[in-house]
Amino acid sequence: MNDGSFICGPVRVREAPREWMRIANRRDEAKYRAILQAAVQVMAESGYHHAQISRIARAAGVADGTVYLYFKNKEDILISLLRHGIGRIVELSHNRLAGMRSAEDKLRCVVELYLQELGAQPQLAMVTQVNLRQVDAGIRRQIGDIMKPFYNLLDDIVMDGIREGVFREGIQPRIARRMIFGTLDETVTAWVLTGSKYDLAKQAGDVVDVLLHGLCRYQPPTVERSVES
Amino acid sequence: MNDGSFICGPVRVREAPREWMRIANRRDEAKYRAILQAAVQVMAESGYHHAQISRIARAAGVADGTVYLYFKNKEDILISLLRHGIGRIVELSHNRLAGMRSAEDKLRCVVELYLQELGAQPQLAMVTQVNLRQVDAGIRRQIGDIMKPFYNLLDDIVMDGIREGVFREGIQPRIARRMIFGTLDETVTAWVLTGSKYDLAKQAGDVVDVLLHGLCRYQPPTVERSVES
Amino acid sequence: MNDGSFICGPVRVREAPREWMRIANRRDEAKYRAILQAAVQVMAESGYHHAQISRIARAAGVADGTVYLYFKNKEDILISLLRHGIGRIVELSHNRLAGMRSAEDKLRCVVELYLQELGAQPQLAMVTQVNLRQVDAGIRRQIGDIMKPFYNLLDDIVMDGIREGVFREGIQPRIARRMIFGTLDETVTAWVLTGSKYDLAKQAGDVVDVLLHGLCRYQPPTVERSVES
Amino acid sequence: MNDGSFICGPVRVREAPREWMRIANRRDEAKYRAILQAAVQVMAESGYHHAQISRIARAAGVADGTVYLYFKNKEDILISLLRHGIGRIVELSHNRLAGMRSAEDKLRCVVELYLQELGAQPQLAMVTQVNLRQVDAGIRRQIGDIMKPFYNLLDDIVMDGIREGVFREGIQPRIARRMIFGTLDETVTAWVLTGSKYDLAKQAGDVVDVLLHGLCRYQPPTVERSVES
DNA sequence: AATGAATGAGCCTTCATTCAT
DNA sequence: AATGAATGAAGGCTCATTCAT
Repeated sequence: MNDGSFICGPVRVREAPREWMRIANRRDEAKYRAILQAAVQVMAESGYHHAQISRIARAAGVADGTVYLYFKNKEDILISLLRHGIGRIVELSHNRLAGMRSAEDKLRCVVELYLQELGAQPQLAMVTQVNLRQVDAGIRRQIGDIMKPFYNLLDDIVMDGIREGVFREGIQPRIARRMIFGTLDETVTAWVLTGSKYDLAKQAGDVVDVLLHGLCRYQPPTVERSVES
Repeated sequence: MNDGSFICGPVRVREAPREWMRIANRRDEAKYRAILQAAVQVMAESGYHHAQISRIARAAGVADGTVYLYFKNKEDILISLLRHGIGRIVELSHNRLAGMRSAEDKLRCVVELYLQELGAQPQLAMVTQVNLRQVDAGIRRQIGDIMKPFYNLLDDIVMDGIREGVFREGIQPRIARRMIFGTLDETVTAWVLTGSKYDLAKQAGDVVDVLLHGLCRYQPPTVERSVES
Repeated sequence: MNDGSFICGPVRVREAPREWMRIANRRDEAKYRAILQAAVQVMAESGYHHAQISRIARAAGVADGTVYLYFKNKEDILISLLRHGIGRIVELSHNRLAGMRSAEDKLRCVVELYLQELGAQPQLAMVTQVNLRQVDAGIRRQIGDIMKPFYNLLDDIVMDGIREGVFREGIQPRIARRMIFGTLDETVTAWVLTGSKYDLAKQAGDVVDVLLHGLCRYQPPTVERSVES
Repeated sequence: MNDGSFICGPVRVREAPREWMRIANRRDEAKYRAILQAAVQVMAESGYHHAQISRIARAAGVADGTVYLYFKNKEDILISLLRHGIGRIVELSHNRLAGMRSAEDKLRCVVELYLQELGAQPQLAMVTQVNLRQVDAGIRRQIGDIMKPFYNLLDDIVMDGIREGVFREGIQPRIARRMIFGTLDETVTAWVLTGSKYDLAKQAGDVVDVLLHGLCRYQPPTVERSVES
């Protein structure tokens, strides 16, 4: 189903796809991928706002107008990139997590996967970490929708962990999930903004460690309780 | 020294401001603040790109040109907002942290402060969390410079904690710092994007807890795994 | 090769035009001419600085953006006008001068051509004589480059004349050339600024006469001065 | 009456001078001169359009608003510069020409004076030759008014010369005058635009020579007549 | 389906001028 | 008379999107 690239083929556009869109989608998948690939290149290099459609089209070897046969508009390209990138991570995660028992292992697996995937595609990382934020408020809802499967994945891991007794009962699942995602996000962003010079995947172990065990050295039972407001 | 607003008064512009800039900046502090305040309003409402200078000017009760007596350009307004917002948090943090001994207490203090400050100013939070990301690469360097004091603050807390023996020696300070900041960032962003409906500051306790102690329940030497999927 | 208008068709833009420029330039020559023609109208009427692109576009029957498919910017339009106007004169001059022997005849030919051409197109004359001077220093270099062929033409005539013995050996070629061009320039400018009411070309004879023979009556060796104040 | 500078003091502004203007004019002549001097500096350096009033004011050591106590507007400064520059040349010319008999000598005198004066003040030359052309059409009438005395001077010389029999009867006075002025203008402009590197005044002799005797070597009587249309 | 020339809305910034002090 | 902070009009240019071919 997947050729190894993060670009898995056209995804049905949601809001009222025009007639030709469905046709086009089926027509030439290679062209669809070429445009996405070109968009990653151009956007990573110049940023979302400076990535002109004409440059993307030229890089993809198609005419400007052709881009609009495959994508609703410029934002749609960006969104599609995110959808494919995150979609692939979620998909891979589900596959690998299938046979795992411990929430700890699952978390480790997801973190490794996330950092490996983005670490292997600096340009994609640049686009999702940096360019994605440059879009306007209206689109953020869509981003949320795309991220939701990944959030759910993390939520499930956290709640499983609590249920299993591996994770502490006192933690708030949503807050924990935000810690996990926020940490991943910040880790990747820092990596991207400093030039993607080191091996991102190598940080997975330390990241997981600090997520699992926190900052504190083990404190004797008396101090162990967290102070809630 | 401060009237309680996040806008603390003109900050000396760094890179070779035009001659009159320095004079004007000092001249009418009320006007400077009015423009910043208006910018927060307009940007929070419409986003950075759709926040026209003329609307900001009108909201501030000044002419368009007057904005440029106090700010170099549109980006400078955004940067100034961040500078004031983060600057205030860093300043307050330094004051409060002065008498604290435990790194744990310090972290708790900073987290509380951060969530309190942004929680009390949803519009500012919207601007810093969302609009700030909409700018181009060139400005990111400046943002980094502004955030650096805050990063340093966190770094110091982490390293103090390790030195004191309160935090685990095994943790990587930089990764730990990214966890802390990433968690705060994600927490505030989630709050902003869902409409700032709940009390952000109330989450400080849980956030600190999960940062300090991680996800895992303390595992006594003899591990008894809870077997359940 | 030429339809009689001073607008001879697109000229290849020199300094690294955007990719599409070269293509577009060749694509629709009628549109290119229409814009230039419109620019002459509007600039002659309102002057360079008050000639808004939108007015030129409207006069040419195209959208504002279309102007930028054919010209780099507003200055480029002005430069192109000069290039075409002077280019045509230089081209015609070369053709006509080909069979001429006497430098005197050549000069007469060029002067006639110059005054005929500009005399036949008062609006173009207005633009080259008046508007062209309104641009900033940066562009003046380009103007110099365009005028150079015409200067060279005059220089050649002068030096040929000296070599042939038709012109006096004592004259400084460069100064002579400045006299010729300065006289032409002033003649056309005066004509334009007084409303282009008389027939400019009719002055060619008198202009050539005074250039060739100067102000002084020939002084026979024995001078008899007419005494009168 | 003159301190050696081309700036001879305030000249009564023509069109409806406001009340305070007359007062100001008398009030502080030094300030008036300082502004003009500053304007020459700034305009020569940056061109008319880039010469901001605030920079001129600062260079003159006065406030922006003060400039408007001495000049109607920015164009008025430029016009005043021309008025003083040309006015001085006309005045000096009248003085020197008083005792001269021969039109030839008079012309030589005026040419020398013109090239000496502007040659001694490259900045003023830059302003009158280059910046002056950058103003809009409306002002050209005023420039004409200012130049008129100088034109009249040249006209008188030409007509005297013809009457005296020194100059040829066949020449058209107005065309001759345009040759003289056009040549001077072009000579000075070329000098300014190439960086004012050589001694302009030294060219006076050659310029006069070519103006007086034209390009042609003396032709025997049969060919001497100019061909009129 | 593909093209790519044409469209035109949109906006930041400058700076000559004013006027309250 | 002098100041200089405030004014606000004005327009060149970009580029995502369209649509005739």
